[in-house]
Amino acid sequence: MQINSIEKLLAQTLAETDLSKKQQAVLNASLSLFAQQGFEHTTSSEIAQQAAVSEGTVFKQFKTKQGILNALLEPFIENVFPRVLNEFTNKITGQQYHNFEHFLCYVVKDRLTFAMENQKQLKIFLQEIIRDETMVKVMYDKWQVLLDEHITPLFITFQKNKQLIDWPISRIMQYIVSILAGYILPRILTNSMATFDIDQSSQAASDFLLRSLTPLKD
Amino acid sequence: MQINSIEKLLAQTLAETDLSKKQQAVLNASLSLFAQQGFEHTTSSEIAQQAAVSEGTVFKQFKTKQGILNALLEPFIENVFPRVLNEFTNKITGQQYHNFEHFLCYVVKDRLTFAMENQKQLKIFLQEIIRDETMVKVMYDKWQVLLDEHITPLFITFQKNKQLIDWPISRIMQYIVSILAGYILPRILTNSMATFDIDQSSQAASDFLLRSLTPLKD
DNA sequence: ATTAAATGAGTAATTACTCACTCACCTTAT
DNA sequence: ATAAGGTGAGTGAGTAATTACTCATTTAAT
Repeated sequence: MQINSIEKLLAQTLAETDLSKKQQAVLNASLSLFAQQGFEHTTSSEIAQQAAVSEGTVFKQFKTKQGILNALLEPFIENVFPRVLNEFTNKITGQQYHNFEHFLCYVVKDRLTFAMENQKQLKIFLQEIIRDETMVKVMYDKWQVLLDEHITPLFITFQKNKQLIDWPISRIMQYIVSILAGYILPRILTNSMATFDIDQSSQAASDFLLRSLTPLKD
Repeated sequence: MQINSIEKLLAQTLAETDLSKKQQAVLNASLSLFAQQGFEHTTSSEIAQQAAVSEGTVFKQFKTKQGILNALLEPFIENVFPRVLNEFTNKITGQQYHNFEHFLCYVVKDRLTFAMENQKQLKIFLQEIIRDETMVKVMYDKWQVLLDEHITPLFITFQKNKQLIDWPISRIMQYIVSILAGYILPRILTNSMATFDIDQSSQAASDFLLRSLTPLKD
């Protein structure tokens, strides 16, 4: 019955809002239980018990079980696609010293870290997105904006500079995301994210991706 | 409210067992409903209605709702990891004319086809594996056997022949599976598997993978 | 006629959520 | 300082709705 290992997003949310101790306990307990057993298989009385709170308290703030879920997932959804990318883009387009390799290594490590720091939210997110069409649509739209407005202009300059293979941007990004997911998902499923060596993995992932995505020089 | 598009595994199961028409309808309806709404969000009365059957009939054969789920997932689990690989391995090790490129193209196309032909089972499978530790363990063990007994010896010969980069086999396979999943999962989530161009996608996937996994010749 | 399959009303259990009430703490009046 | 009054987070027994599953009975098949 350990406290949340890291779960930075939740910690941040709790710090920013001014929820009572008991309400914070409700969120904490819900996060752990939803991740462990799934949303549907977690009862309100379990949440109350785990949070050491009455069942009435569970519903005082967030009204419904779904309300608790939303409170947990909202900050995650706002942060899956790195805000950082925007900053990165701006830094880049003006100056020239950053290159695709830099960019790739940075993003890979950044997202693997994000996944590690928010395992439970990620697991709950996966459980939900697989059966909620609306959520899929929301994420897809966010993805499109990121792709069109931030990644595409950046990658086009990389391609002009012969640092990046001349493939459609969406195809390149698909591969990058696939490889990232390939490191993350198995560990989420087996609950072995704790023993994840981010430095080694992000190095390996970047190496692999660069081999394919860098144009052959001849 | 269309009939199952393809769902070959179910078709095969129905052909092999001798279930009554009504029991077959129960399986069909359950498959569609579980895939659309999720297992938990599908009620027995919905299954009965969709199958045009009384609610008692739903439980006659498979006893419980979980029983129906198992009947649907069992053939899927037995076939996610290609049986074909065994045959492929045997053909290969004796003779020499097959190479890594051959192998890769074959497997990629084969598994994309499998995913396309069994979308609904796949979606249900994903819903379940993400919250069922036992299932994860079962799949992990199957994966280990496949890796150790069939893939490793094959890949070692590819590596000896300088057709395949000298990385750990598990790492290479992780990347191959990641790329496959990257083609399949988005389409499962968006229910757009129907308009999937397997030939083009498997070609693109193989091209990408070969760029990284083939040793540099110099 | 006998067996098997199907029916659907009924049941027991679960569970998300409510609401009348408590009480610790604060503000204001005297 | 003290009493009176107010507030709102917290409580937990109770409720209404849902739903997986049963079984006595009917229907169909050979």
